[in-house]
Amino acid sequence: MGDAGPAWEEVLRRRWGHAAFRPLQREAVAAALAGRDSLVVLPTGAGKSLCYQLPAALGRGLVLVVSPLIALMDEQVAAARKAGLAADALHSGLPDGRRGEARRRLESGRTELLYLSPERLLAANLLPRLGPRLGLVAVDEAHCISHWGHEFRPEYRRLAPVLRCCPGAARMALTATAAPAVRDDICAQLELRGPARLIGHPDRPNLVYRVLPGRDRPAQALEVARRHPGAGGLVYARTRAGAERLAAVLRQAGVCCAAYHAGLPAEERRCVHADFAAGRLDVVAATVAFGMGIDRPDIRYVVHADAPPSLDHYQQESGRAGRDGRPAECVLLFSLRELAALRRLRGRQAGLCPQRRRALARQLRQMGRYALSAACRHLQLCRHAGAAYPAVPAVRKSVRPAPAGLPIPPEPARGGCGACDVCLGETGAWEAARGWLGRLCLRLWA
DNA sequence: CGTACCCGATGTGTT
Repeated sequence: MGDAGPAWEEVLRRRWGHAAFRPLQREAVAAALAGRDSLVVLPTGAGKSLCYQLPAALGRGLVLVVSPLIALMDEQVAAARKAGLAADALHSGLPDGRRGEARRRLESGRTELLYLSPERLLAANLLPRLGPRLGLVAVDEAHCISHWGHEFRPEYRRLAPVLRCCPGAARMALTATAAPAVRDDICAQLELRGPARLIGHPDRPNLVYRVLPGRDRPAQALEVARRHPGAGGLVYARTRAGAERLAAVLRQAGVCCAAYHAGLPAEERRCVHADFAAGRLDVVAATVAFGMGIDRPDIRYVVHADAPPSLDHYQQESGRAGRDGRPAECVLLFSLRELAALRRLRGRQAGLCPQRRRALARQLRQMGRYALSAACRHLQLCRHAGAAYPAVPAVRKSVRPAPAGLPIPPEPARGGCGACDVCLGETGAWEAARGWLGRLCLRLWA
């Protein structure tokens, strides 16, 4: 509003130390300052928070951020304060003194950036009182609306009524990956009004995708780990016990590895997270509890020892590999048996309306189709995310990592991406499963 | 099965 782009760039340089905007950041800032709603989908994760922190720094009213995790809020408050912002979070983990301070700063109008959970936003009935001071409401990790809002954290799907209390505030939804269905769901749930859709291309050309028939999964995970000695890696399991088993096998084999899940004491969780972030720990074997807030750039591999319940989950979790742009590997261990088991689990799950049940079954089928398909993995993931592949012809000449011990032909086998098992001609093990029998099973089981 | 908020009930050790 009145500010020219160069003025923003000056603030970006002076307070964040960045030489220039990254793709779509400027557009997101511009939308916020113009009072326009926006949906921001930026694949790498780095640089999303700037989209709402910069408007806060430019002083066009209070910026409220809805965030799913206390740890995430604390981390962001610290980062924002480093950039000189008056930032606070209100959450249950705050020491009593701190909570009072934050409240007073908010009442006095000094706060520029405020982090809240969706639960607190609804319970505290803050929005009507903040009224015209509010310039922007940002919903960070907005895919939580679709992934968590149905059964797990229902407040994520009850935000619209409180947002209506502040029609003058712009709305911004941000996430790293969101397929068209999730994007539409986010826009509908937050009642975004003609939003600017700022959507980055989802392809990650430096990632090599592989799907292997799941047999001895801990041994297979170890095999991947051994291709990357001393490197950072993630190994995902569906259950806590599975994560523990994987961690035990990897440690036994001499891999510097720890387990992570919500059943561990808070102190140990903090410790594992910090050690992995600092590189004191190479590998974490985890449930989905180890996810948001991991920003280690040099993760060289992500192994899924069990299939996740949807391609959205797979894209989100595998996308944590190779944020530094250097080659990295994503391996999915898969079997039709586990897909059938997941389907049975859905069948037993109480309190699902038929429509939701169908949606979950469809997501399972998509996961199975990805695993069994004979199409390029990059192509499939881009198509799922609603984007063309290759984005530009140059993607075909993308970096091809050559993990030791795997036969990689000098040229892509079928002129494909050169960065997935299909295009590298490695998928002999799957020929049986993906024939008519596999397709029949997929239809019956998922 | 697995993800997290929040807050009030209950327990422990201090003056």
